[in-house]
Amino acid sequence: MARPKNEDRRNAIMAAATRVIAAQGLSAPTALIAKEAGISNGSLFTYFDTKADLLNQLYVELKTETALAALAGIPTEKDIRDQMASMWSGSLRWAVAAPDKRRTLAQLTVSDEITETSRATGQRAMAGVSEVLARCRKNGPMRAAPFGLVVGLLNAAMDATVNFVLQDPANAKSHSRAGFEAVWRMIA
Amino acid sequence: MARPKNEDRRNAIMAAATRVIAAQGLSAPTALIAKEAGISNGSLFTYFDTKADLLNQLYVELKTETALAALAGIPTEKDIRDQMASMWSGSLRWAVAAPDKRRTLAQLTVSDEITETSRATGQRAMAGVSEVLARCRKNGPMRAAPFGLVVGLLNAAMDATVNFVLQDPANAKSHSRAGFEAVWRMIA
Amino acid sequence: MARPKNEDRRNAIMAAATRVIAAQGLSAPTALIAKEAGISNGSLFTYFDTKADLLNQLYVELKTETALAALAGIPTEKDIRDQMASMWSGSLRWAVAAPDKRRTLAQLTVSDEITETSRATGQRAMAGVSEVLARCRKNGPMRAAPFGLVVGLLNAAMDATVNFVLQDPANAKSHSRAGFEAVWRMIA
Amino acid sequence: MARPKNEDRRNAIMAAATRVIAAQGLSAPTALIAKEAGISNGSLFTYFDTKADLLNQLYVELKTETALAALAGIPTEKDIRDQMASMWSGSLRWAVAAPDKRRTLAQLTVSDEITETSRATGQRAMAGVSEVLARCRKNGPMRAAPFGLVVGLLNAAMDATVNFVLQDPANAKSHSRAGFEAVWRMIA
DNA sequence: GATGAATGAGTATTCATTCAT
DNA sequence: AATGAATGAATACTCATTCAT
Repeated sequence: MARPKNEDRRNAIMAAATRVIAAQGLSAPTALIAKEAGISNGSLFTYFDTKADLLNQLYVELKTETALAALAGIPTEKDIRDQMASMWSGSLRWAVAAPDKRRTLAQLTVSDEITETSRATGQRAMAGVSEVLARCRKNGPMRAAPFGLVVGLLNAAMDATVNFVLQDPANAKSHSRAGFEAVWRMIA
Repeated sequence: MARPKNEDRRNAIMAAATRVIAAQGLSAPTALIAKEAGISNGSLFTYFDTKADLLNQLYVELKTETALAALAGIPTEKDIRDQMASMWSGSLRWAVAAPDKRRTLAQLTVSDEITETSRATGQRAMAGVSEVLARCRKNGPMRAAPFGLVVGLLNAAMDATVNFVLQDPANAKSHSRAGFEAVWRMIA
Repeated sequence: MARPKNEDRRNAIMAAATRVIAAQGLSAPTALIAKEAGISNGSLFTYFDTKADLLNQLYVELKTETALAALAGIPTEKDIRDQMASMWSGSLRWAVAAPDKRRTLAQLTVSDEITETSRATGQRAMAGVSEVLARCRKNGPMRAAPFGLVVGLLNAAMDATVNFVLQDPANAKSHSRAGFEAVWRMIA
Repeated sequence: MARPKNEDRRNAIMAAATRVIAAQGLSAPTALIAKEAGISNGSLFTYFDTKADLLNQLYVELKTETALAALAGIPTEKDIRDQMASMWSGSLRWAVAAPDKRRTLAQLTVSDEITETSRATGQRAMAGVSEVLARCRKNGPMRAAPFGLVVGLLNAAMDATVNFVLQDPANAKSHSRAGFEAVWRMIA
């Protein structure tokens, strides 16, 4: 059946799920998500086979959006530090603008419901990000470290920075810069 | 006093909860935890008023254990780099030795069931860790950054490193060193 | 609208509850009521939010039925004694014909679950009965007594008579007459 | 084992049960009754085999007390109307002074837990009351009615009157008189 | 006897999923 | 395809009763 006709409804469910899960956690009832999406509880299951299916698709979608936000407007003509800086601030801007998405993605990331397949797809969506990162560290002190470790450190640093910016949005700019500098020292 | 409430049993419940939650997530039935602890399902509730109560106590306990692991055997007479290195490897050793505890703590950390009070208690348990960290960054590039951000970055880096070491334990030593050096560059 | 909520089912639940509560008391499990009504245990809660909700609605319904039974076929054109006699025998006939309803109503009446709102609604349903009673006592020895006391005495007498008739149905007629005469002496 | 040594404790349990049941209904936990009685939950069961046993004994005790209150100070030398009046006001005084006992007895009376044996014992305790009543109606209009019906009517009238007096204690005297006169007209 | 922890059957309610309309 | 009622398995928590101390 490929994709059901009505893409709008699917998106409405995704958006509703994001909001509801951000507020109530992963145990939020599908009936509530459906209601929030303006459809009947039964209809939800014509778009997603099971709740787990919905969660997995949501995970991949949010992960992909994260990657897009990081890469949007990246100045490919400039040097790698500028590219990395662009990625950093793009990610931060997105995270701050859509805290529900971030919060929901965080919950999904630690959930048992998310399959290895979904996680792999998520990784693939992040390929562009990885590529920039790879060039950053090429001549730096972590050039010999396993790449996975470097990715993990970057993600973790980004998470920490976003958390902090969300807590104190007034000084977003300076926190962002501090985070970036720290990361840059770490890998480049 | 007739069969006094037994500390061993309480601990057995805590241990069972840690194991079961690591395997099944926070939605694991209390009945399963009780069974795993070798007691009746009703008995669980003589030690913990509610499931949320159990989760909160478990959170505080695991958080405290984390702090103890970081600080155990720290060479206070040596310089701050050595102290930080000791903290780093102590944490890592504990995390690798007790992956269930780490996994469960991670789930609890993002759960809605954990109260602000519990989180505050957890923070307090980490005071010693914070202190070492504060001395690390005193003269470094992050001396002016908000301390909360520095803590966040450290925790995040530790998480990333632990995750990586758990995936590839054979090279634990070298991953640990790589992580530590990265962190040190970042803050000191 | 897809299988609309079915009035018959609601009635089936009410009837089942009446039967089951008459037999087992108010602590009868909802699952048993559901089974007796021929529906699944979960379905009961699509018709009633909680068990207490079911009990309250049942109370109002039975109280209303009681009033209807008392007033049905009352000879408004005849004198007040005849009207009172009709009310008396109508009530008695109903109570004897539906002992489960009476028994269940008695249990509900003394239950803590029944709200003041429900009790007030029940009172209102009895308005017609009160009116006849008021005319009975207008010129009698209790004309100066508080009306609430008169109502209480009447209800109590009715209860006593019904209890007695149920124990010895063979002589229902004569017991009914004896009860009526006693009441009449009391108030008219 | 006849009666356990410590009569005081047994009485404390009875008193506690009366209070707790008046407040919470028959589903009140035995543990709460025990606590209110100042003993451990386990101890309750050395005085009463089961909860049902406690309820039955309480029923008989309260019923007996009711009878005693009715008969206390009855002027056996005076005529039957005065004796009846004494019984009436004695009952009323007791009911008003100990509303918990009355309320609890009402609950027990409609409970399924009370055995036929207990009910029979309760009846026997009321023998003295019945005797006075029998003499009242001997020459009255109900002389031919079944005695059980007369008893039922009297009890019911008493209940109604007590309920009313409890609601409006300021005019207890006049309500009591009104109730008595009504009853007297009914049977004598 | 007294204590209170241990037991485990019992119960209202929730919720993912199905299916009649 | 949409709806929302129907289903019944699942689960936290309660409580009468037992029993180790």
